[in-house]
Amino acid sequence: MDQGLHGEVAGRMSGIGQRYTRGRRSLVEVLADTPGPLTAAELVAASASIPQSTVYRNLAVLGQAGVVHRVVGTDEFVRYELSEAVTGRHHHHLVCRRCGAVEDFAAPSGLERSVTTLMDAIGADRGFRAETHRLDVVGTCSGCSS
Amino acid sequence: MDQGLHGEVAGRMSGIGQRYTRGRRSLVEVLADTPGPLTAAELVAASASIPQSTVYRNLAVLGQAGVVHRVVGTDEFVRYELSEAVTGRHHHHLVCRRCGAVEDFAAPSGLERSVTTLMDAIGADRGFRAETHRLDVVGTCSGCSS
DNA sequence: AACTAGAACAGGAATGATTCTCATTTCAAC
DNA sequence: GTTGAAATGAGAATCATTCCTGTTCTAGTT
Repeated sequence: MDQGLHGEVAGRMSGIGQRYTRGRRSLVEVLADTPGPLTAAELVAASASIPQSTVYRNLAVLGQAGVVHRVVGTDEFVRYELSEAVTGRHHHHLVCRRCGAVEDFAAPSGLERSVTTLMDAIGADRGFRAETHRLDVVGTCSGCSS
Repeated sequence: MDQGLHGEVAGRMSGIGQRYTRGRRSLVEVLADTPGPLTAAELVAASASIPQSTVYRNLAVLGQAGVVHRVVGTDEFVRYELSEAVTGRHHHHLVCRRCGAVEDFAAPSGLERSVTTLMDAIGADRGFRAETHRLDVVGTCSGCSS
């Protein structure tokens, strides 16, 4: 398990005046162990003994700390993952329009550079302060194309 | 106003055994006249006299026909726009994380080509049938960065 | 080791965008 | 102009998410 992860998270939590409690740590561990974003329901199921209301509340707090962020796919559920600032891994998502599953993937660095250039240009052209980007590839996952 | 638009939509509707009624046409017109996706509430407000339940139901039907599609931003509202198949204009979105506003923009064709190449590669690598992509630039719009 | 004040928690109720229901109205074809 | 199916209108229902409230835990102090 990544030793620096909890230190980084603890620092961000205390930075906004919040404690890094056992329950919050357990959420972060589940997210760190999963290779893709999870729905709130999946997190509730995975963290037996943490009630739903606490899971939601802590996801909100972790979100304010910049530890966790929300991923929207094509279904009605919001998904959560550790933020790039914490994992150090910039990535994008494969979204299945059938079952709603979301999986991570990394884009080639050339493409990322093109996107960065585009973001700068948009700032200049439109007065929009571009901060980040989302690139989702939408289609049908291997499980659903049977 | 685009004369071919309604013909195209009518064809798609009858293709799935649905009528292209006055109310549905009025929704399509509002969407065609607006340079960006609209929330359901905005559509209800813009189409005075069409009740909310009908707006939602017709958006769902137009979605099945491939005429309209859903856009998710950063706030809790789903937005709707005419699909690329109907407008012929491939584009992406600028999303303000402050106010949630969504605006269209076109990416340079070189970037689009890189994304297409990437989508093909993903199909080969992972068995994911890539059908389309979403590229959103997230930041702060000019109105919100005062 | 107990005290205390504030934070976090547990459980359940409330919220609100979206979807569903069903009685009524419209439409298209005969 | 009748008829049967589809669309509409109004409101109720759904359900992921958020809020509320009383209780429990924690960190810092003596």
